[in-house]
Amino acid sequence: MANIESKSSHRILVVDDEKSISDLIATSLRFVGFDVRTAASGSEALTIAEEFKPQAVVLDVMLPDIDGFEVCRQLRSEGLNIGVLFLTAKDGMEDKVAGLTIGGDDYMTKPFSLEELVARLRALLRRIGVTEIDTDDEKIRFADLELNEATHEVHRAGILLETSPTEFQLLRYLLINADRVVSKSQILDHVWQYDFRGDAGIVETYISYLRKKIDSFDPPLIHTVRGVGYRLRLPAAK
Amino acid sequence: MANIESKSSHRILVVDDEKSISDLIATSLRFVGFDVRTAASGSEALTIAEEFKPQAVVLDVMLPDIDGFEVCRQLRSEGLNIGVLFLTAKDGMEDKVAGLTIGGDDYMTKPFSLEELVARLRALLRRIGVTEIDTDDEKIRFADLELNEATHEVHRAGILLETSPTEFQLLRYLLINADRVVSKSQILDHVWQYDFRGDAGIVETYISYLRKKIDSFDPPLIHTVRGVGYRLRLPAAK
DNA sequence: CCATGACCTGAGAGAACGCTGAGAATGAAG
DNA sequence: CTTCATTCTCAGCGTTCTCTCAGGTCATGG
Repeated sequence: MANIESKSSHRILVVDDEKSISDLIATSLRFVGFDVRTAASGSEALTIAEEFKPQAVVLDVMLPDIDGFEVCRQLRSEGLNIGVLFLTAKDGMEDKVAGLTIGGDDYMTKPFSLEELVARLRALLRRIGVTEIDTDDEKIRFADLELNEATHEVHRAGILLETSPTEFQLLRYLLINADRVVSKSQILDHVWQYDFRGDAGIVETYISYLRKKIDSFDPPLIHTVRGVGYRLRLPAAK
Repeated sequence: MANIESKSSHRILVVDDEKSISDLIATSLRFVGFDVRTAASGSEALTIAEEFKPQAVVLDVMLPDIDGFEVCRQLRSEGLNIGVLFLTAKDGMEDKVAGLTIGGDDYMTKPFSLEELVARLRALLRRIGVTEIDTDDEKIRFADLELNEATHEVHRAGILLETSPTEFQLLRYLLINADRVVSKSQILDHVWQYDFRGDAGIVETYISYLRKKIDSFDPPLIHTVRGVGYRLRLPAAK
C-alpha cells in the first residue's frame, strides 16, 4: 500500500510556474508517498527550500524570475546534497540542459508521463544515496518476467526482449500493479504523456504489442478483464 | 448491519448541479453509513469543504460556475489529502477526462449504478489511506464464496469462476446484504444504472445466470423469498 | 386439486467490447 | 534525403454481454 512508505518519506520540492503542472506532479508524488511542497518561481523555491530542506527538487528550467540553472546553483552553493530533476520544454534547450546535469542529476522534456517522472525521481534519490533502505534493486519481477529500471531491459524466462519506450512503461505500470486490475484510463493517465488527448483505445493497441513480444510464452500473464481493464496474473495462483 | 460503521463514518461531499442526482447519491451514501453534505456549484463546494473537511468528494466535472477540475485543484492546493471521484457525462467530454485518475482518484461516467459508486468510493478511501481499520483487503466473503474487488475475481469453494460485469455487481450487492432479503426493485436501483427503464424481470434472468455459474455447488446460497426478493444464506441457519 | 400469480430459464437480436492489421505521421539516425 | 523505429488512428471482425420475450415450472390460497 502507498502509505506504508510515507513514514520515511522524502521531501520533494516541485518548482513550476504553471500551477496545473505543479499540482499534477505534486498529487502524483504525494500519492506514491513523498512529502511534497510546491513553488511557482525561482525566488519562492529558494525561500521554501531553506526551511523545507528537500532531498530533491523537480525544477522547471524556464521560470519567470531566476532561471532553473541559477536556482540549482544557489541551492548547491549551500553545500547541500540535493538531487535535481530538470523539466524543460521540447525546444533547442535540450542540449544545454543535458550538459548541466552533472552529478546524479537528470532531466526530462515536457510533456512527460507521470510514471516516468516517479521512476526517474526514485532513481535519482537512489543515486545521490538518500534512500535509507535500498531493497528495491531497480528490478521488478513477476513470475518469470523481469524488468530492470537501470538497464531498461526486459527478460522473460531468461530471454532478453526488445521493447519500445512506451511498451516498457506500460509493462512497468502493469508490473507495479501486478495481480490488480488496472483500467484503461488509469493506464492512460500514468503511462502516457499528461497532455495526450486521444482515445483510450491506444492502450488496446499497446497491450496487443506487448502480448506479441512478451506474452507469447506458455503461461500468459496479461489478462483482459472485460469491461474493467487488464491484469497481470499467473494461471494457477488466484 | 450497515450502521455499525456509522460511528466512525467518513465525511463525503457530493457536488452536482442536478439536485435529483446529488440527492440520489447522498441518500445512498448516507444509507451505507457515510456522513454526507451536498453542494450545487463549485463555489458552494469550496465554501462547504472549508468547514466540513470531507475525506472525499464526489464531483461532477460540469458545474455552472467553476468546473470540477478547478474545484479539485483548489481543494488540493491546500495540501489536504482529499480523494476525488469525478462524475462525467457520457458525451464528448470523455476525452477531457484524461488525467483524472492520478493519485488515488477515480472517475465514473453518468449514468452509473449506485452500488458501483459506493464500491469505487470505498476503494478510493482505502487507497488514500483514510480508513482506520484496513482489515477488509478488498474481499467480501460469505460461506465458501469470495469476491475480490481488486482482482475482480470470484471464488466458490476455492474454484475460480467467470462472471460478466453485471453478474459481478449483482453478486457484490447480494454479498453486501448477505443474510438479508433484497427485493428485485432494490437490486434494480442499486445494481443497474439509475436511468434503466426496463422491467424488473431482468433481475430474474441475472439471478438465473448467477445460479448457474456460482450456485451449482452443494449448499445453494442464493434463495428466493417468494413475493419479496432474494436472500443469500446458509442452509443450517434459517 | 385446481387456479393463479410468481418465478425460472432457454433462445435470440442487437449492441458493446476488445483484438488486430494496415497505414499515416512523426522523428531520429545515417 | 532516405531509412527505420515508433507512435497513433481507424476500421473490420469475432466474441461476449445485455436485455426481451415466451413457454414452462413451482408455490400458495381457495
